[in-house]
This record gives sequence, structure tokens and C-alpha cells, in this order.
Amino acid sequence: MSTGRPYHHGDLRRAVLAAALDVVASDGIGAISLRDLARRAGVSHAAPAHHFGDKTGLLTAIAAEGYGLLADALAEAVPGDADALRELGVRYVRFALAHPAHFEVMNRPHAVDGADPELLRQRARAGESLRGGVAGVPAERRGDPDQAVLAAWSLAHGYATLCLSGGIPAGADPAGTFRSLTGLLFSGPAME
Amino acid sequence: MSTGRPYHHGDLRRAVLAAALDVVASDGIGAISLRDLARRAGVSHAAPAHHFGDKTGLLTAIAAEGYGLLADALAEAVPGDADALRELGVRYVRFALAHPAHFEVMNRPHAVDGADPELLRQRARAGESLRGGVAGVPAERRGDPDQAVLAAWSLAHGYATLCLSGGIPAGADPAGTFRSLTGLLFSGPAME
DNA sequence: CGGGCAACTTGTCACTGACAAGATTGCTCT
DNA sequence: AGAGCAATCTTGTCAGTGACAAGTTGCCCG
Repeated sequence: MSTGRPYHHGDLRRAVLAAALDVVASDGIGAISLRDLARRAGVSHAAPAHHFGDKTGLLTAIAAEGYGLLADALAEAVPGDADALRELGVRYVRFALAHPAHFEVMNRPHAVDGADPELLRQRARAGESLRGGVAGVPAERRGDPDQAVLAAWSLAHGYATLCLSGGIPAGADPAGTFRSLTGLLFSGPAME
Repeated sequence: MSTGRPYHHGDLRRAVLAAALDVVASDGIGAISLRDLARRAGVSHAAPAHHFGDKTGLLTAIAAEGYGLLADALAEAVPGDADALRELGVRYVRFALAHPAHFEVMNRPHAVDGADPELLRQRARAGESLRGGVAGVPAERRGDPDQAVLAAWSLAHGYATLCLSGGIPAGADPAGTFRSLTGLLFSGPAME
């Protein structure tokens, strides 16, 4: 037909993922249209379906990729650091701010297929990275360690979410601000 | 025409809002369809538009209502309580768990008209309730009070969000769990 | 070389949001 | 009372969307 472009795209999957991340980052999940993504990639409207099945499949792939990136980021934490929990939190916040679109999709259970094997796999990886990072702490920490993890996770997740939704002024160095925030948590072994 | 039902619904606005909250609570914002809401209310497909303009208008109304409810909840806090921040946090978490649909819509900037006067009004009310509750604290608290508010807000917001998205086991008494979590924050005037 | 498979296309259908124009109702003002 | 009037709701319509079906292209491997 001589349209100028080849019949096969080459890496349509990546192209669609990238376009989807752009849209999510600028206009949110609700603005995603498979047909629009197809247009951006220069393919026919039904081409993306072959790679992702349907819209849920596309978002699930993004979420899985996001958990993979998060797992990598958490795994970089120095094992055995006494401040492991704090550093993991900082990495969590940094991940969210560096990959806002992934982060948004990851936190939309309704938009994703929670039973997808790849999603479960990457999420499990992230969980392992987290546990691995925490495991190193000397355990002289008082109190319930599960509670400490929960508090740190809530703080990091809440801070990141508020930054992204614009609820927070968001200074020049959000991650640094978060780190100082954690100073209010676990301020020392002597408490109560 | 004798369709059995009257031409005027009576309180279509409330009916549509209620139906929308049901849908959001069970299937998320993405599952909302104006036409479906109209069917549920037993009116024609274009009736809701008269009350809300468009989909964004509907979601904006929900968010505004949510901020109003939040403002009311925060205003109940005892002024002058030394643990004001903690109690405000507990109320924030309770609000989120009691009104998950409102909470979800409130945290979707892209789905809402951020310039809507009613939304701004209710959000300002919530802000005032918050500041009013915090103002009572004796100020013997060390450190930056803004930072303390930010930490408490992040913790409450993160905990509530994680509870709602299913990321947290969510025991029998989430609000109580949160209260004990705050024990790790501001654990006493002597820190550092 | 030829079968087979993955990638992509065209075509279609029901559904949705938004808008326009008309019908109905209740309220107000005289 | 009754005429106007504005709010409420209806019907009709259009482009855009997601999902599916069936056909086409191009590549790889036996």
C-alpha cells in the first residue's frame, strides 16, 4: 500500500507503554485511550490489543514494570545499615517521584488484574527487597518491628502520594525533606 | 404518557450522587458512567447533566462534599488538647475509612475541576478545621511545627490510603492501630 | 520452498459523554 | 385565577472508545 512505514512496528509494546506513561503522567489514568496510543505509535487502532489484550492488560503491564523498578531501587539499599528502614523509605519516595506514572497505576487496584502472574512476581520481588533491607537491622530496636515497618511505609507512601497530588508545597529536595521527616520517627532507642 | 413515575424525580441530584458513591466504592472511579447512574435513578440518560454539567462536574461535587464532611470531622477535635495532632490524624483516618468513595475522588486531581468555587470553599473549611485543631497545642513542642504537621499528615494519609488499597492487613480496629502508630511519632519532648 | 505463526490491518458493534432542541412541571407575580 | 418563566427532565444525535472477529503481511524454521 506504500504508506511509507513498515508493516511491523519493531517494538510496538515498548512504544505503547512509553506513550501510555506519558499520558498518565500528564493527564492521569482516565485520559488513556488505546486508540490514541495506537495513533501515537503510528499503528492501527487494534494493534495494541495484540500485545496487552485489553486496557486492563496494558495497565497491569505498567504496574508490573513499576514493581520491578521499585524492587530494583529497594535492593540497592545497603544491607545491615542500622537506619535501613529510613533509607528504604527514602528510596520509596524517590521511586515514586521519579516514576509518577508507574506509581499511580500501581496504586489503582481496580484498574489492574491483581491475579496476573507477572504482576505477582514483580510485587513479590519488591517485597523481598524490602524484607531483605529490613532484616539487616540489629533488632535492638524496641517494640514491634512489624509496627515500625508499617509506620515507615505509611509515612513514605503518604508523603510521596501527597507530593504527587500537589497537596504539599514540595520544596527543592522532596527526598531530603522526607529524610528529615523520618527524624520524628524512631528518634532514639529510649522512648515511652 | 402514564409511565408510572412522575416527570420530576424529586431529588435527582442526591440520587445520582448516592449512586455514584456506590459505584466508586465498589468498582472505582473508572467504572462510573453517567448513563448508568441515570438508569439507576430511573431518569433519562441526559438528566444528570443538568445538575452537574458533565462527568468532571459530578466528581467535583463529590469531592467538595467530601471536604465538607472532613471539615466537620476535624472540627469535632477538642481544641487545646496537647495531643491535638494525633487526634486530628485519627479523625482523618476514620474519615477515609468511613467515606472511601469520597476519599478516593478527593485524591484524584485529574478527575476534578480544581477551580470550582464550592470545592475551594469546602477545602478551605477543612484547612481551617485542621489549623484550628493544631493551634491549641502549647507550642512547647520542639522543632518546626510545620514539619510536625507534615509528618502527621503524611502518616495519616499514607496509612489510610494503604488500608483502602488493600496493601495493609487491616486488623479489626484500623483507627486504633493508627493511634498506636503515632506513638512512634513525637514520642516525647526530649528527642535528638 | 512452503507451512505456520506472530504482528498488524480492516471492519464492526454496543456503549459512552456531550450537546441541542423540545416537553413538562412548579413557582411567582399580578 | 392565569400567564409567564425558569428549572427540570426527555428525546435525538454525533463522534470517540473498547472489544472482538476475520483477513493480511512478513518472517522463521523445517
